[in-house]
Amino acid sequence: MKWNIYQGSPLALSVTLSSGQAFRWRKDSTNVWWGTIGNLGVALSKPNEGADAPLYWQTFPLENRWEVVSDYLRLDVDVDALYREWIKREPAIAEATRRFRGLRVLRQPPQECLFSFLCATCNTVTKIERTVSKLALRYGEPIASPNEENGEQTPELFAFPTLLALAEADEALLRSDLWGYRAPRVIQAARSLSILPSDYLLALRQRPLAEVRSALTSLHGIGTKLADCIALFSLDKDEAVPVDTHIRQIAVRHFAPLLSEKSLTPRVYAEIENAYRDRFGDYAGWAQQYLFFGELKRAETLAGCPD
DNA sequence: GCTTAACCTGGACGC
DNA sequence: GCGTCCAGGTTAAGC
Repeated sequence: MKWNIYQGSPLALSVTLSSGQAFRWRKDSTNVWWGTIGNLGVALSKPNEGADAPLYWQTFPLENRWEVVSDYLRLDVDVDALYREWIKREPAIAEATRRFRGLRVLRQPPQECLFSFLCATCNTVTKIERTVSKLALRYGEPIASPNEENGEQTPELFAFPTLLALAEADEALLRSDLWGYRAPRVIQAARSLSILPSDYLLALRQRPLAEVRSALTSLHGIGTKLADCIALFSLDKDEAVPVDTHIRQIAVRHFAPLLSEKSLTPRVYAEIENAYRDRFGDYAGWAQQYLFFGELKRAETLAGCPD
């Protein structure tokens, strides 16, 4: 495989691909990340440490599709400028921006993002990764591997399944693939979406957050939190703040202690997301991702399994 | 408007 | 080896 090299905006590749936004990226023994964007296979690698180190990249079977890769990684966003603004308004985020400089919120294909987060309710990141990968393996089309040179081994990659394939999926098989009680939700959501215009989800990128939320929560199995995840990670809603247990704990610890005793009702959810938006503005969702990933690492350290 | 229980399952943990 | 708890939530019913 012939690598291309990009050197420009800071990018924390491994942090970005393992921060709980996308669930089908895999790193091989040579530190190459393999994944898919739509029907395109993608290989990404940063042999040298550091957000400013060169990025090696290639796509397949169509080669050299940089516009797809850079769009997915949101390399147009000036993260250093964001950090300066955030720290001025909330010093508590300084450590996370230092540790994870170059972490980016991805612009994923909305369909894969939606079904991945449908799996996330009451689940662990490890299990979500396995479950979503099984879904692609069972119902997705294989992507032709790049030409192998020098004994390179490329993993088998699958495009995310079509709505039609998911709408006709077998519930019992999905249950046995770790979807559990979420299995009927996958089929039902696929059926609901398959009768809408084919660009329905993509068109939501042009709509305001409130409208996006309303559209997504009308699907069975998607509540406010999942709708915010899908809006942030695939529909350009950089201001969306998915409030989960981690994000709530961070808010309570740093800037909303009065919310510690309250149940996460819609009103409390709104109070927490507003607390983030007051501090971090139009890119509150990005700031949330830095704090969320820091919290994940903190939990791993407390559990005795650092990095 | 808020609380509660049910929904799958595997891994971690204590015994 | 076994029981218990928990994990990026949603939904529907009951108050």
